Amino acid sequence: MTVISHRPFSQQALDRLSAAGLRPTRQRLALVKLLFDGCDRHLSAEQLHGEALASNIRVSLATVYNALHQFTAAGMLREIIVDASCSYFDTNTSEHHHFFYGKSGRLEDIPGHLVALSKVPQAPAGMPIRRVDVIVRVDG
Amino acid sequence: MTVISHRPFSQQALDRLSAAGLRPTRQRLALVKLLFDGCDRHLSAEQLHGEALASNIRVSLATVYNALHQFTAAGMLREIIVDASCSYFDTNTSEHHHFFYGKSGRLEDIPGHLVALSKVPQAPAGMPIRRVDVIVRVDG
DNA sequence: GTGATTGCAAATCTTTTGCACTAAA
DNA sequence: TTTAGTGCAAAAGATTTGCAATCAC
Repeated sequence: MTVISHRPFSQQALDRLSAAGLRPTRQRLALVKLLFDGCDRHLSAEQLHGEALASNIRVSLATVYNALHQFTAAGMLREIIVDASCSYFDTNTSEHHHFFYGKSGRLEDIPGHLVALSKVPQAPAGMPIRRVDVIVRVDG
Repeated sequence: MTVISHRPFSQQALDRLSAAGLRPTRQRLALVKLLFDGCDRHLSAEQLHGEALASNIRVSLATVYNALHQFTAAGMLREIIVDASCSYFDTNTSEHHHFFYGKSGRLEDIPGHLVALSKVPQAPAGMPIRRVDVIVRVDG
């Protein structure tokens, strides 16, 4: 006879949080599930908060901001700045770049191998390059 | 006998404004002079306002914002977004990219020929690429 | 229990806006 | 004149912060 699980969160979410050294609180578990359950996503804090509320997850916007920054510090997310009006968080942390659709504010991955920088200048001595962002800005 | 000019602004500034179809007001003339008199610059609105005050130019921050956006719309400046905390305006509008020093918030030009994108993917049909930004993020 | 986490509301920071006043054409 | 431009103070929007209440360990 099989035991059917009724846990309100996934084992995967638990594992991710414990790997990051973050306590598996109800809010963090739910946010991790929203962020990482499907395919890669680009979300603002406001958007994620909206999704949480729509899924009947009671969480404050301040907590969403905290969680997004903690997840980013833990390497689970990558913060993308393309627009002065708000930050986006990308669930895809591998090497890749972005299309940004200015009119709609939508962000879309460009697989890393579709953009190649054939030359990148050296940074001044003793200053390692932390990251190179390529943003292809498109109307629409 | 030579007539010595005592105009408080340059002919160059006047020309730039008239080319852009903007009235040569005292404030705009002074801001153009600050922006374009020396070498290429990367400034935030706050910084330019500070420089204006330091040069005894009475101008409000709101007017600085207005002017920066008008200059950008006229193609005299390029707005660069690298940081959530504020926008920078670049007096160099030619094809080039940037180093961004995260700790100090400083922005530095990389001449266009020192970065080469060997491949850039097509944007979806009917959506011309407006601009490609490459930001090399460095600590310091 | 004890310290981490949360929620709320207030604070902060950059940028924009409304409107009476001033200046350019 | 007539319309554009300016300054100020208030508003707006995103994000952060302080602190008491709550939760994980």
